[in-house]
Amino acid sequence: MSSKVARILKSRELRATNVREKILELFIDAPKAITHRDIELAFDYIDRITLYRTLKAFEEKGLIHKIEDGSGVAKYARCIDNCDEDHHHDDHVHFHCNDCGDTFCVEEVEVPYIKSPSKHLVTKTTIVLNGTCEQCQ
Amino acid sequence: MSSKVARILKSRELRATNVREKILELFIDAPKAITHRDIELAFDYIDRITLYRTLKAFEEKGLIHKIEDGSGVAKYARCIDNCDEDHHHDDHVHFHCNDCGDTFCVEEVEVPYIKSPSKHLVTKTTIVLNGTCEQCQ
DNA sequence: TATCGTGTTGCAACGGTGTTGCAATAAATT
DNA sequence: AATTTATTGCAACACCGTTGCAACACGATA
Repeated sequence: MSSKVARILKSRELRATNVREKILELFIDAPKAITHRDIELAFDYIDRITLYRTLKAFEEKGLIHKIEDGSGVAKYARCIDNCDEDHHHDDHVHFHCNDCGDTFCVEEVEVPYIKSPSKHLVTKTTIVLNGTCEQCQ
Repeated sequence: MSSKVARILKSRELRATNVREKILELFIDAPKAITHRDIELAFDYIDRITLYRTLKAFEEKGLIHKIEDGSGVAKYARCIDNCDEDHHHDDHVHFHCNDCGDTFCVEEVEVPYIKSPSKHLVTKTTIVLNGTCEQCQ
C-alpha cells in the first residue's frame, strides 16, 4: 500500500521515489519556507542537481511555490491544497525576518488589488513584508 | 571646475573618480532600472569588483536603490533627490516586465499600508508588479 | 606644485547558485 | 519478469557575488 506522500505525488503525475517522498515530507512538516540548502542538510546526501529538478517538478505540478524574499536565495513552501498545475494559490503575502532570515507564508493576508499605471499590464503582484518575526522579538 | 555628477558625488562624501562619474551618468540617463551587466556593457572595460563596490557605496549613500524583481539578478535605479543615507525614498512600487525583463520604478504608486499578522513586526514592505510593459504590448 | 594620507581600484582566488547533457538506474505497466 | 519511460547522479560549465591585498589616484595640506 502507498504512503500518504506517495499518493499525493501520484495524484500530480509524479513518480513516488524515495527522494521525492522524503522531500515532500519535509515540506509538509516545515513551519516555514525552506531553501535548497535546508533540504540538502536534512539528507545524509542528496545530489544537488536532482534536488533542483525535484523542486522544479514540484513547482510545476503545483505542490509548492517559490518565494523570492529578497534574501538572494530562493525559498519554497507547500501550496495550500487547492493549487493545481495551472493556477498557484500563492497570492498571499510573505513575511521575511531580517534577524533570523526565515520566511513565512501569511495565508491570512491576501495580496490587495493595486492600481497600476495605465501603460503597463499587470498580471501578478508580489508582496514581501520585512521586519522581525515573533521568535526574534 | 567640477562637473554636475562630481558635485553630486562629493555632496554624498564620495570621491569623484572617473568610474563613479560615468556610472552615475548612466543612472541619471537610464529610463529604467539597470543591472550590473548593463553597466559593464556600457564601459569598454570595467573591473567587476570595482563595480560591485561602487554600487554598494552608491546604495549606502542614498544615490541609488536596489530592486529585487524576482528575475534573479539585482537591479538598481537612481533614488529621487531627497533620499539620504538614513532613509531611502524607494517606498514606491516596481514593475517588472516578463517579456523584455525590464524593470521600472512606479513612482506614482506608493506602497500601501498592509495590515500585518499581529505576531510579526513589519518595518518594510516590498511590492513588485509583474506583467507586460507598454513597449511589449 | 610637491607631498602625503586615505579612499578607491584592479587582480587573484574563492564559494554559492543554478543549468545542461549524458549514462545509469529505478518506477510503473504489460 | 521484461519493457518503457521517468528519474537520478555525475561531469562540466556559466554566472553572481565576496574577501584580501597591493597598487594607485584623489583631495588636502603645506
